[in-house]
Amino acid sequence: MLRGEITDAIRRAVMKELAAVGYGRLSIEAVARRAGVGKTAIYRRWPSKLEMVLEIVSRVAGQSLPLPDTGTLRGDLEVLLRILARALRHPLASQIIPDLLAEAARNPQIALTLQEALRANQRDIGILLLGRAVDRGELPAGADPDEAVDLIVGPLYWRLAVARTPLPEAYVPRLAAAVAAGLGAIEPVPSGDAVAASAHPS
Amino acid sequence: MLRGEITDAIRRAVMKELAAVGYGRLSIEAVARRAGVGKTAIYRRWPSKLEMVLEIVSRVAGQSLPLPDTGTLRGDLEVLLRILARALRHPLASQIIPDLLAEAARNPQIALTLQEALRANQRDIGILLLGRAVDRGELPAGADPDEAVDLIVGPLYWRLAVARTPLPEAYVPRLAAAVAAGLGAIEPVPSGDAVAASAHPS
DNA sequence: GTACGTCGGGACGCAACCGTACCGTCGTCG
DNA sequence: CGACGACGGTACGGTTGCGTCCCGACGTAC
Repeated sequence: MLRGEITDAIRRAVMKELAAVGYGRLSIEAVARRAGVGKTAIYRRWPSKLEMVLEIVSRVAGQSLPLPDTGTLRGDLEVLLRILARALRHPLASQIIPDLLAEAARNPQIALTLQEALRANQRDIGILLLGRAVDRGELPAGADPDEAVDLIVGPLYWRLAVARTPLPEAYVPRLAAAVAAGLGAIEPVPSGDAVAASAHPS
Repeated sequence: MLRGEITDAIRRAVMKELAAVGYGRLSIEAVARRAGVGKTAIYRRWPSKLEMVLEIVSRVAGQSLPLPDTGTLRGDLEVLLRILARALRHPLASQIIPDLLAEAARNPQIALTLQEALRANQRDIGILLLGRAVDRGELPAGADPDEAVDLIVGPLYWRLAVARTPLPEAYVPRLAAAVAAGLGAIEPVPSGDAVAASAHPS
């Protein structure tokens, strides 16, 4: 019978350690030290550093977020971007997410897990958001959902996770307006080539 | 008299090693091994791993790219995005850039260097591009250049460096059109708050 | 109240790197 | 053509982390 409090302490320590030194330098000893725990307690729960991180991260990232219908594309975008901004400003998340994404370029296991936990989720939200806008007549049908997601998530991710520039007061509403305009200008895909091509992400 | 061929071999080895294992795991021994060189040759040139990487990376990233004036905002965007896409598809760059950006969140030295080498450059290009469009009457004046850069670079960076989804044939032109529309919808900053706030990036 | 299993802690041998020092070799400047 | 210096290679002691094992101490379920 593993004690849950210990498991939680380890989980917290892994997150902090991930933020502090990154996946590449993460060591079991450091996690145990930070959690105030013997290495034994960790090896009793996970067979390796990789599986430990994957389990812990996907548990945190896996939770799907409900997206309320505000009645307009721009309103929906603003809500979504605000949620994203809050997540990306979290000090732990803003360190861990870029680190794991960079590591995912090297490690197929990590790539797959993040794919399932994060991007699949986002893609669903993107499709939902686009579908609503099309139903309302705000957008023409036929746009590639992947391209739409790029347009929606890209700027804010760049701002917060890459450039790391602070957000001015009215940034999110302005961005929502600009993104809405951009979405309106996406031309429909010729036949189905983009969808077919992007159905097999590497 | 240090031999230049040796220096070049080390530089190449550092780039490959950075791509393969990332900055966190980069070891001098591995670089020397890959370059077919003694550790001495490396320590003779740089005092530490950090300074070595900074010098090598900023030398590569520091070169500014000329941006031809195509006569239209959309045309300028398409050229710029195409250049960006080519850079981000380079196998070494696509591994090294996200890795160093993630590391920059932890290491102020790296953050500063990347800031100077990459983002300052981009910001200048963004200002240039916006200025031209305003002169042509394609865009209203008063938009925050930082927000514009987010909108321009974000989607493509997300697509190529984060999601790592392959680009369909006509993606770049479509994205250029959407971004142009988005730029047109950016509302001018009230007074100067966003500029003032973003003048002190962390 | 007893027996079992997890707990923290410590020790193990092994491997990788660190940064430095010292070789004998070889290219190059003067 | 001689001397200087950078070269690759090797070895050094020290540190860190690996994954495993064993210990005595709790604490909990029965």
